Amino acid sequence: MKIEAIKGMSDVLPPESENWQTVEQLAREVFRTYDFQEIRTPIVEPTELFVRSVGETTDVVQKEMYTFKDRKGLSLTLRPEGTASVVRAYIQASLSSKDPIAKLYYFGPMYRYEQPQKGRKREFYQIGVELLGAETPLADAEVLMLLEQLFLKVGVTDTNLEINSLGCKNCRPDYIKAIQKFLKGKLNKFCDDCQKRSQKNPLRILDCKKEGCRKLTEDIPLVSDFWCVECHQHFREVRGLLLAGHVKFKENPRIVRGLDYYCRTTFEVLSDRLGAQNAVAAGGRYDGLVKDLGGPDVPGVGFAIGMERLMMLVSTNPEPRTPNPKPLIYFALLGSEAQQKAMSVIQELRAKGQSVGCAYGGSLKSQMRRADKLNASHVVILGENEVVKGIAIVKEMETGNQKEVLLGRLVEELS
RNA sequence: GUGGCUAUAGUGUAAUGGUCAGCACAAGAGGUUGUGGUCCUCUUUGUACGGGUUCGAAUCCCGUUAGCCACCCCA
Repeated sequence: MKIEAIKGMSDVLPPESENWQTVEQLAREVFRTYDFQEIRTPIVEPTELFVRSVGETTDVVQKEMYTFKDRKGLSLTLRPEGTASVVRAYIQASLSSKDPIAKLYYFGPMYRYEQPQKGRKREFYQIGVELLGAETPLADAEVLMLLEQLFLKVGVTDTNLEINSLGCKNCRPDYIKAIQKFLKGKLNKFCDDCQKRSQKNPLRILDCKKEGCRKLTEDIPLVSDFWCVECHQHFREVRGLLLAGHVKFKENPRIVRGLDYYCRTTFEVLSDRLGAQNAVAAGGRYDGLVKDLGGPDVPGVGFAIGMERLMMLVSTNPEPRTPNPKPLIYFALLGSEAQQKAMSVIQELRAKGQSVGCAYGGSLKSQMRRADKLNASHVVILGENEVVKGIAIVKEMETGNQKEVLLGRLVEELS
Protein backbone atom coordinates (compact mmCIF):
# COMPACT_ATOMS: atom_id res chain seq x y z
CA MET A 1 0.00 0.00 0.00
CA LYS A 2 1.68 3.10 -1.25
CA ILE A 3 1.16 6.44 0.43
CA GLU A 4 0.91 9.24 -2.06
CA ALA A 5 0.27 12.97 -1.98
CA ILE A 6 -3.41 13.71 -1.87
CA LYS A 7 -5.39 14.77 -4.88
CA GLY A 8 -4.49 18.13 -6.31
CA MET A 9 -1.35 18.53 -4.22
CA SER A 10 2.10 17.92 -5.52
CA ASP A 11 5.75 18.00 -4.66
CA VAL A 12 8.21 20.44 -6.14
CA LEU A 13 11.31 18.34 -6.62
CA PRO A 14 14.83 19.30 -7.59
CA PRO A 15 15.82 20.61 -10.02
CA GLU A 16 12.46 22.37 -10.44
CA SER A 17 12.69 23.64 -6.87
CA GLU A 18 15.79 25.58 -7.93
CA ASN A 19 13.70 27.42 -10.50
CA TRP A 20 11.20 28.31 -7.81
CA GLN A 21 14.00 29.70 -5.67
CA THR A 22 15.28 31.76 -8.54
CA VAL A 23 11.88 33.26 -9.26
CA GLU A 24 11.21 33.91 -5.62
CA GLN A 25 14.55 35.60 -5.25
CA LEU A 26 13.96 37.82 -8.25
CA ALA A 27 10.54 38.72 -6.87
CA ARG A 28 12.04 39.69 -3.52
CA GLU A 29 14.51 41.85 -5.36
CA VAL A 30 11.71 43.67 -7.17
CA PHE A 31 9.79 44.11 -3.93
CA ARG A 32 12.83 45.65 -2.35
CA THR A 33 13.15 48.20 -5.11
CA TYR A 34 9.52 49.20 -4.57
CA ASP A 35 10.08 49.30 -0.82
CA PHE A 36 7.69 46.50 0.03
CA GLN A 37 8.35 44.28 3.04
CA GLU A 38 7.52 40.67 3.68
CA ILE A 39 4.69 39.57 5.92
CA ARG A 40 4.18 35.99 7.01
CA THR A 41 0.79 34.97 8.28
CA PRO A 42 -0.64 31.64 9.45
CA ILE A 43 -1.94 29.24 6.85
CA VAL A 44 -4.88 28.42 9.09
CA GLU A 45 -7.33 31.13 10.12
CA PRO A 46 -10.76 31.29 11.73
CA THR A 47 -13.34 30.36 9.09
CA GLU A 48 -15.18 33.57 9.85
CA LEU A 49 -12.34 35.64 8.40
CA PHE A 50 -12.83 34.32 4.89
CA VAL A 51 -16.60 34.22 5.06
CA ARG A 52 -16.65 37.89 5.89
CA SER A 53 -13.94 39.09 3.52
CA VAL A 54 -14.25 36.92 0.45
CA GLY A 55 -18.03 36.90 0.69
CA GLU A 56 -20.62 34.43 1.87
CA THR A 57 -22.14 33.87 -1.54
CA THR A 58 -18.90 33.35 -3.46
CA ASP A 59 -17.95 29.96 -4.80
CA VAL A 60 -14.71 30.10 -2.89
CA VAL A 61 -16.57 30.21 0.40
CA GLN A 62 -19.52 28.05 -0.54
CA LYS A 63 -17.77 25.08 -2.02
CA GLU A 64 -14.00 25.45 -2.13
CA MET A 65 -12.74 25.88 1.40
CA TYR A 66 -10.88 23.35 3.47
CA THR A 67 -12.80 23.84 6.68
CA PHE A 68 -12.59 21.68 9.78
CA LYS A 69 -13.05 21.80 13.51
CA ASP A 70 -10.13 21.76 15.91
CA ARG A 71 -10.13 19.83 19.16
CA LYS A 72 -12.12 22.49 20.91
CA GLY A 73 -14.73 22.74 18.20
CA LEU A 74 -13.49 25.98 16.64
CA SER A 75 -14.10 26.21 12.92
CA LEU A 76 -10.80 26.69 11.14
CA THR A 77 -10.03 27.08 7.45
CA LEU A 78 -6.93 26.64 5.35
CA ARG A 79 -6.56 30.01 3.67
CA PRO A 80 -8.01 30.09 0.15
CA GLU A 81 -6.31 33.40 -0.60
CA GLY A 82 -3.88 35.82 0.98
CA THR A 83 -5.48 39.23 1.25
CA ALA A 84 -7.84 38.40 4.09
CA SER A 85 -5.01 37.17 6.31
CA VAL A 86 -2.85 40.18 5.58
CA VAL A 87 -5.68 42.55 6.38
CA ARG A 88 -6.44 40.62 9.57
CA ALA A 89 -2.80 40.91 10.63
CA TYR A 90 -2.76 44.57 9.67
CA ILE A 91 -5.69 45.25 11.95
CA GLN A 92 -4.48 43.00 14.75
CA ALA A 93 -1.08 44.65 14.96
CA SER A 94 -2.52 48.16 14.55
CA LEU A 95 -0.16 48.79 11.70
CA SER A 96 -2.21 51.78 10.59
CA SER A 97 -1.33 53.64 13.76
CA LYS A 98 2.36 53.02 13.29
CA ASP A 99 2.47 54.15 9.69
CA PRO A 100 -0.35 55.40 7.50
CA ILE A 101 1.02 53.34 4.63
CA ALA A 102 1.78 49.62 4.68
CA LYS A 103 3.50 48.00 1.71
CA LEU A 104 3.53 44.25 2.20
CA TYR A 105 4.24 41.13 0.20
CA TYR A 106 3.87 37.45 0.88
CA PHE A 107 4.72 34.12 -0.63
CA GLY A 108 3.00 30.90 0.33
CA PRO A 109 0.51 28.13 -0.25
CA MET A 110 -3.23 28.59 -0.60
CA TYR A 111 -5.90 25.90 -0.52
CA ARG A 112 -9.06 25.46 -2.52
CA TYR A 113 -11.07 22.30 -2.82
CA GLU A 114 -11.54 22.31 -6.58
CA GLN A 115 -11.30 19.83 -9.39
CA PRO A 116 -7.65 19.95 -10.50
CA GLN A 117 -6.82 20.77 -14.09
CA LYS A 118 -4.09 22.48 -16.05
CA GLY A 119 -2.76 25.33 -13.92
CA ARG A 120 -5.01 24.54 -11.03
CA LYS A 121 -4.12 22.64 -7.90
CA ARG A 122 -5.83 22.27 -4.57
CA GLU A 123 -2.67 23.47 -2.92
CA PHE A 124 -1.12 26.25 -4.91
CA TYR A 125 1.37 28.99 -4.21
CA GLN A 126 0.82 32.67 -4.58
CA ILE A 127 3.10 35.65 -4.56
CA GLY A 128 1.01 38.55 -3.37
CA VAL A 129 1.31 42.25 -2.72
CA GLU A 130 -0.88 44.54 -0.64
CA LEU A 131 -0.58 48.30 -0.48
CA LEU A 132 -2.71 49.64 2.36
CA GLY A 133 -3.51 53.21 3.27
CA ALA A 134 -3.41 54.96 -0.09
CA GLU A 135 -6.57 55.83 -1.94
CA THR A 136 -4.80 57.74 -4.67
CA PRO A 137 -4.73 56.28 -8.20
CA LEU A 138 -0.97 56.46 -7.84
CA ALA A 139 -1.18 53.44 -5.56
CA ASP A 140 -3.05 51.41 -8.17
CA ALA A 141 -0.54 52.43 -10.78
CA GLU A 142 2.46 51.65 -8.62
CA VAL A 143 1.18 48.18 -7.86
CA LEU A 144 0.64 47.54 -11.55
CA MET A 145 4.07 48.85 -12.41
CA LEU A 146 5.56 46.53 -9.85
CA LEU A 147 3.64 43.65 -11.37
CA GLU A 148 4.95 44.44 -14.82
CA GLN A 149 8.51 44.78 -13.53
CA LEU A 150 8.28 41.43 -11.82
CA PHE A 151 7.20 39.70 -15.00
CA LEU A 152 9.97 41.34 -16.97
CA LYS A 153 12.50 40.37 -14.34
CA VAL A 154 11.64 36.68 -14.54
CA GLY A 155 11.67 36.82 -18.32
CA VAL A 156 7.97 36.53 -19.07
CA THR A 157 7.14 39.04 -21.76
CA ASP A 158 4.21 37.60 -23.66
CA THR A 159 1.43 38.27 -21.17
CA ASN A 160 -1.31 40.88 -21.44
CA LEU A 161 -2.56 43.17 -18.73
CA GLU A 162 -6.25 43.94 -18.81
CA ILE A 163 -7.85 46.46 -16.51
CA ASN A 164 -11.31 47.60 -15.57
CA SER A 165 -13.12 49.48 -12.83
CA LEU A 166 -16.01 47.89 -11.01
CA GLY A 167 -17.25 51.15 -9.54
CA CYS A 168 -17.69 51.67 -5.83
CA LYS A 169 -20.29 51.16 -3.12
CA ASN A 170 -22.19 54.14 -4.43
CA CYS A 171 -22.41 53.46 -8.12
CA ARG A 172 -22.19 49.70 -8.46
CA PRO A 173 -25.70 49.00 -7.18
CA ASP A 174 -27.10 51.13 -10.00
CA TYR A 175 -25.14 49.12 -12.49
CA ILE A 176 -26.36 45.83 -11.09
CA LYS A 177 -29.91 47.09 -11.32
CA ALA A 178 -29.32 48.04 -14.93
CA ILE A 179 -28.04 44.56 -15.73
CA GLN A 180 -31.03 42.96 -14.10
CA LYS A 181 -33.31 45.23 -16.04
CA PHE A 182 -31.49 44.30 -19.22
CA LEU A 183 -31.91 40.60 -18.48
CA LYS A 184 -35.58 40.85 -17.78
CA GLY A 185 -37.63 39.02 -20.35
CA LYS A 186 -34.73 37.26 -22.05
CA LEU A 187 -33.26 35.38 -19.14
CA ASN A 188 -34.62 32.07 -20.40
CA LYS A 189 -32.45 32.40 -23.49
CA PHE A 190 -29.31 32.25 -21.36
CA CYS A 191 -27.51 29.10 -20.28
CA ASP A 192 -28.34 27.45 -16.95
CA ASP A 193 -25.24 28.82 -15.32
CA CYS A 194 -26.09 32.36 -16.32
CA GLN A 195 -29.60 32.00 -15.00
CA LYS A 196 -28.12 31.10 -11.64
CA ARG A 197 -25.65 33.95 -11.94
CA SER A 198 -28.43 36.45 -12.44
CA GLN A 199 -29.50 35.73 -8.88
CA LYS A 200 -26.17 35.27 -7.17
CA ASN A 201 -23.82 37.60 -8.95
CA PRO A 202 -25.25 39.24 -12.06
CA LEU A 203 -21.88 40.74 -12.98
CA ARG A 204 -20.57 37.29 -13.81
CA ILE A 205 -22.84 37.01 -16.79
CA LEU A 206 -20.38 39.32 -18.46
CA ASP A 207 -17.68 36.73 -18.67
CA CYS A 208 -19.65 33.65 -19.59
CA LYS A 209 -17.70 31.66 -22.16
CA LYS A 210 -20.69 30.28 -24.03
CA GLU A 211 -21.16 31.81 -27.42
CA GLY A 212 -24.91 32.09 -27.08
CA CYS A 213 -24.64 34.14 -23.93
CA ARG A 214 -21.83 36.21 -25.41
CA LYS A 215 -24.08 37.19 -28.29
CA LEU A 216 -26.96 38.03 -26.01
CA THR A 217 -24.76 40.31 -23.94
CA GLU A 218 -23.25 42.17 -26.85
CA ASP A 219 -25.28 45.27 -26.08
CA ILE A 220 -25.45 44.81 -22.32
CA PRO A 221 -24.88 48.03 -20.40
CA LEU A 222 -21.23 48.52 -19.39
CA VAL A 223 -19.94 49.57 -15.97
CA SER A 224 -18.28 52.59 -17.46
CA ASP A 225 -21.69 54.16 -18.12
CA PHE A 226 -22.53 53.94 -14.44
CA TRP A 227 -19.35 55.09 -12.74
CA CYS A 228 -19.92 57.93 -10.34
CA VAL A 229 -17.84 61.08 -10.78
CA GLU A 230 -15.21 59.89 -8.31
CA CYS A 231 -14.82 56.45 -9.88
CA HIS A 232 -14.61 57.98 -13.30
CA GLN A 233 -11.91 60.34 -12.17
CA HIS A 234 -10.03 57.60 -10.33
CA PHE A 235 -9.95 55.28 -13.29
CA ARG A 236 -8.93 58.02 -15.68
CA GLU A 237 -6.00 58.88 -13.48
CA VAL A 238 -4.94 55.26 -13.17
CA ARG A 239 -4.88 54.96 -16.93
CA GLY A 240 -2.97 58.20 -17.26
CA LEU A 241 -0.34 57.10 -14.79
CA LEU A 242 0.08 53.74 -16.47
CA LEU A 243 0.58 55.45 -19.80
CA ALA A 244 3.10 57.80 -18.23
CA GLY A 245 4.90 54.78 -16.74
CA HIS A 246 4.93 52.98 -20.10
CA VAL A 247 2.88 50.08 -18.77
CA LYS A 248 1.08 48.31 -21.59
CA PHE A 249 -2.53 47.47 -20.86
CA LYS A 250 -5.88 46.93 -22.44
CA GLU A 251 -9.21 48.03 -21.07
CA ASN A 252 -11.64 45.19 -20.70
CA PRO A 253 -15.06 46.26 -19.43
CA ARG A 254 -15.98 42.63 -18.88
CA ILE A 255 -13.47 41.85 -16.17
CA VAL A 256 -15.40 40.68 -13.14
CA ARG A 257 -13.78 39.32 -10.04
CA GLY A 258 -15.07 36.44 -8.02
CA LEU A 259 -14.26 37.87 -4.62
CA ASP A 260 -16.72 40.28 -3.08
CA TYR A 261 -14.26 42.75 -1.63
CA TYR A 262 -13.04 44.22 -4.89
CA CYS A 263 -14.10 47.70 -5.96
CA ARG A 264 -12.92 50.24 -8.50
CA THR A 265 -9.73 49.13 -10.25
CA THR A 266 -9.50 45.44 -11.08
CA PHE A 267 -7.08 43.71 -13.38
CA GLU A 268 -5.85 40.42 -14.72
CA VAL A 269 -2.64 39.31 -16.35
CA LEU A 270 -3.48 36.80 -19.04
CA SER A 271 -1.48 34.34 -21.08
CA ASP A 272 -2.57 32.08 -23.91
CA ARG A 273 -0.03 29.45 -22.87
CA LEU A 274 -1.90 28.36 -19.76
CA GLY A 275 -4.94 26.50 -21.05
CA ALA A 276 -8.38 27.37 -19.80
CA GLN A 277 -7.09 28.93 -16.60
CA ASN A 278 -5.50 31.77 -18.45
CA ALA A 279 -4.96 34.28 -15.62
CA VAL A 280 -1.47 34.17 -14.16
CA ALA A 281 -2.05 37.12 -11.86
CA ALA A 282 -5.00 39.23 -10.80
CA GLY A 283 -5.99 41.78 -8.26
CA GLY A 284 -7.55 45.10 -7.62
CA ARG A 285 -8.68 47.64 -5.09
CA TYR A 286 -10.52 46.73 -1.91
CA ASP A 287 -11.36 49.95 -0.14
CA GLY A 288 -14.03 48.75 2.26
CA LEU A 289 -12.36 45.56 3.38
CA VAL A 290 -10.28 46.72 6.32
CA LYS A 291 -13.29 48.44 7.82
CA ASP A 292 -15.55 45.48 7.16
CA LEU A 293 -13.17 43.29 9.11
CA GLY A 294 -13.32 45.58 12.10
CA GLY A 295 -10.39 47.85 11.40
CA PRO A 296 -10.09 51.51 10.55
CA ASP A 297 -11.48 52.77 7.26
CA VAL A 298 -8.29 52.22 5.30
CA PRO A 299 -8.20 51.67 1.53
CA GLY A 300 -6.12 48.97 -0.10
CA VAL A 301 -4.97 47.65 -3.44
CA GLY A 302 -3.04 44.52 -4.31
CA PHE A 303 -2.64 41.45 -6.44
CA ALA A 304 -1.67 37.81 -6.35
CA ILE A 305 0.37 35.83 -8.82
CA GLY A 306 -0.26 32.12 -9.26
CA MET A 307 3.17 30.61 -8.75
CA GLU A 308 2.54 27.35 -10.60
CA ARG A 309 1.10 29.28 -13.52
CA LEU A 310 4.01 31.67 -13.50
CA MET A 311 6.43 28.75 -13.47
CA MET A 312 4.71 27.29 -16.52
CA LEU A 313 5.49 30.49 -18.37
CA VAL A 314 9.01 30.73 -17.00
CA SER A 315 10.13 27.15 -17.51
CA THR A 316 9.07 26.94 -21.13
CA ASN A 317 11.96 29.24 -21.90
CA PRO A 318 14.62 26.97 -23.36
CA GLU A 319 17.44 26.65 -20.89
CA PRO A 320 20.85 26.08 -22.38
CA ARG A 321 22.70 22.98 -21.26
CA THR A 322 25.72 24.13 -19.33
CA PRO A 323 28.49 21.57 -19.39
CA ASN A 324 30.54 23.68 -17.00
CA PRO A 325 31.53 21.75 -13.91
CA LYS A 326 30.01 22.76 -10.61
CA PRO A 327 32.38 24.13 -7.99
CA LEU A 328 31.93 20.91 -6.10
CA ILE A 329 34.81 19.06 -4.52
CA TYR A 330 34.19 15.35 -4.23
CA PHE A 331 36.10 13.13 -1.83
CA ALA A 332 36.74 9.60 -3.04
CA LEU A 333 37.61 7.65 0.10
CA LEU A 334 38.90 4.12 0.40
CA GLY A 335 38.96 2.53 3.82
CA SER A 336 37.89 3.76 7.22
CA GLU A 337 41.24 5.27 7.97
CA ALA A 338 40.97 7.48 4.91
CA GLN A 339 37.48 8.51 5.98
CA GLN A 340 38.81 9.52 9.37
CA LYS A 341 41.65 11.53 7.87
CA ALA A 342 39.24 13.35 5.57
CA MET A 343 36.78 14.49 8.20
CA SER A 344 38.54 17.59 9.43
CA VAL A 345 39.50 18.69 5.93
CA ILE A 346 35.94 18.36 4.68
CA GLN A 347 34.56 20.16 7.68
CA GLU A 348 37.02 23.01 7.25
CA LEU A 349 36.32 23.44 3.56
CA ARG A 350 32.58 23.54 4.14
CA ALA A 351 33.01 26.04 6.94
CA LYS A 352 34.79 28.21 4.41
CA GLY A 353 31.79 28.02 2.14
CA GLN A 354 33.14 25.47 -0.29
CA SER A 355 30.60 22.87 -1.39
CA VAL A 356 31.92 19.41 -0.72
CA GLY A 357 30.59 15.91 -1.26
CA CYS A 358 32.02 12.59 -0.30
CA ALA A 359 31.61 8.97 -1.25
CA TYR A 360 29.75 6.74 1.12
CA GLY A 361 31.45 3.56 -0.09
CA GLY A 362 32.04 1.47 -3.17
CA SER A 363 35.02 0.95 -5.42
CA LEU A 364 37.17 3.81 -6.59
CA LYS A 365 35.73 3.34 -10.03
CA SER A 366 32.18 3.77 -8.87
CA GLN A 367 33.20 6.70 -6.73
CA MET A 368 34.78 8.36 -9.74
CA ARG A 369 31.73 7.65 -11.81
CA ARG A 370 29.62 9.33 -9.21
CA ALA A 371 31.93 12.35 -9.06
CA ASP A 372 31.48 12.68 -12.78
CA LYS A 373 27.74 12.38 -12.56
CA LEU A 374 27.65 15.10 -9.92
CA ASN A 375 29.66 17.25 -12.30
CA ALA A 376 32.30 17.87 -9.64
CA SER A 377 35.15 20.21 -10.52
CA HIS A 378 37.72 18.37 -8.41
CA VAL A 379 38.06 14.97 -6.82
CA VAL A 380 40.23 14.32 -3.80
CA ILE A 381 41.36 10.72 -3.82
CA LEU A 382 42.35 9.39 -0.45
CA GLY A 383 43.07 5.68 -0.10
CA GLU A 384 45.26 3.46 2.00
CA ASN A 385 48.42 4.26 0.03
CA GLU A 386 47.88 7.98 0.41
CA VAL A 387 47.19 7.68 4.12
CA VAL A 388 50.51 5.93 4.58
CA LYS A 389 52.31 8.66 2.64
CA GLY A 390 50.37 11.45 4.36
CA ILE A 391 49.12 12.85 1.08
CA ALA A 392 46.03 12.99 -1.09
CA ILE A 393 45.59 13.07 -4.84
CA VAL A 394 43.76 16.09 -6.17
CA LYS A 395 42.33 15.58 -9.61
CA GLU A 396 40.92 18.29 -11.79
CA MET A 397 38.07 16.65 -13.64
CA GLU A 398 37.85 18.81 -16.71
CA THR A 399 41.49 18.33 -17.71
CA GLY A 400 42.13 15.03 -16.00
CA ASN A 401 45.32 16.43 -14.45
CA GLN A 402 46.11 15.30 -10.96
CA LYS A 403 48.76 15.95 -8.37
CA GLU A 404 49.77 14.84 -4.93
CA VAL A 405 49.16 17.22 -2.07
CA LEU A 406 50.28 16.91 1.54
CA LEU A 407 47.29 16.33 3.83
CA GLY A 408 48.18 19.37 5.88
CA ARG A 409 48.08 21.57 2.80
CA LEU A 410 44.79 20.27 1.36
CA VAL A 411 42.51 23.00 2.65
CA GLU A 412 44.84 25.68 1.41
CA GLU A 413 45.16 23.97 -1.98
CA LEU A 414 41.44 23.66 -2.49
CA SER A 415 40.12 26.95 -1.20
C1' G B 1 -19.99 19.22 -7.70
C1' U B 2 -20.39 17.65 -13.38
C1' G B 3 -18.42 15.53 -18.01
C1' G B 4 -14.63 13.24 -21.38
C1' C B 5 -9.95 10.60 -21.81
C1' U B 6 -6.22 7.66 -19.42
C1' A B 7 -3.55 4.17 -15.92
C1' U B 8 2.31 -1.64 -17.89
C1' A B 9 9.79 -0.96 -13.85
C1' G B 10 12.20 5.59 -11.84
C1' U B 11 10.92 7.62 -17.10
C1' G B 12 9.18 6.67 -22.16
C1' U B 13 6.92 2.67 -24.46
C1' A B 14 5.65 -2.94 -26.65
C1' A B 15 2.64 -7.49 -25.93
C1' U B 16 -4.93 -11.51 -31.47
C1' G B 17 -7.93 -13.39 -24.28
C1' G B 18 -3.08 -18.30 -24.50
C1' U B 19 4.91 -19.83 -22.98
C1' C B 20 8.76 -16.82 -18.19
C1' A B 21 5.06 -9.31 -19.70
C1' G B 22 9.48 -7.38 -24.28
C1' C B 23 12.52 -2.87 -25.56
C1' A B 24 15.06 1.81 -24.69
C1' C B 25 16.81 5.28 -21.34
C1' A B 26 17.79 5.99 -16.18
C1' A B 27 19.82 3.59 -11.75
C1' G B 28 23.45 -0.02 -9.46
C1' A B 29 27.75 -3.58 -9.83
C1' G B 30 31.74 -5.21 -12.75
C1' G B 31 35.25 -5.07 -17.30
C1' U B 32 42.50 -8.57 -14.09
C1' U B 33 46.28 -4.46 -8.18
C1' G B 34 43.05 1.88 -6.90
C1' U B 35 40.91 6.59 -11.46
C1' G B 36 35.14 9.64 -14.44
C1' G B 37 32.53 10.67 -19.46
C1' U B 38 32.46 6.60 -24.83
C1' C B 39 32.11 1.19 -25.17
C1' C B 40 30.99 -3.95 -23.26
C1' U B 41 28.78 -7.48 -19.55
C1' C B 42 25.60 -8.37 -15.61
C1' U B 43 21.79 -6.84 -11.99
C1' U B 44 17.53 -4.35 -9.63
C1' U B 45 12.69 -2.49 -10.46
C1' G B 46 6.32 -3.34 -13.45
C1' U B 47 0.48 -4.78 -15.33
C1' A B 48 -2.72 1.51 -9.78
C1' C B 49 -6.28 -0.94 -6.19
C1' G B 50 -10.71 -4.26 -5.41
C1' G B 51 -14.22 -7.36 -7.50
C1' G B 52 -16.36 -10.11 -11.80
C1' U B 53 -16.50 -12.98 -16.73
C1' U B 54 -13.27 -17.13 -18.51
C1' C B 55 -10.12 -23.47 -18.67
C1' G B 56 -6.99 -19.02 -19.01
C1' A B 57 -7.11 -11.53 -18.21
C1' A B 58 -2.05 -6.45 -18.86
C1' U B 59 -5.96 -7.31 -22.55
C1' C B 60 -13.25 -7.91 -21.63
C1' C B 61 -16.95 -5.88 -17.66
C1' C B 62 -18.03 -3.19 -12.91
C1' G B 63 -16.37 -0.30 -8.80
C1' U B 64 -12.52 2.65 -6.28
C1' U B 65 -8.37 5.75 -6.46
C1' A B 66 -5.18 8.88 -9.05
C1' G B 67 -3.61 11.69 -13.38
C1' C B 68 -4.84 14.67 -17.59
C1' C B 69 -8.36 17.93 -20.06
C1' A B 70 -12.78 20.75 -19.88
C1' C B 71 -17.30 22.98 -17.23
C1' C B 72 -18.40 25.82 -12.73
C1' C B 73 -15.00 29.07 -10.53
C1' C B 74 -10.41 31.05 -9.84
C1' A B 75 -4.17 32.73 -9.17
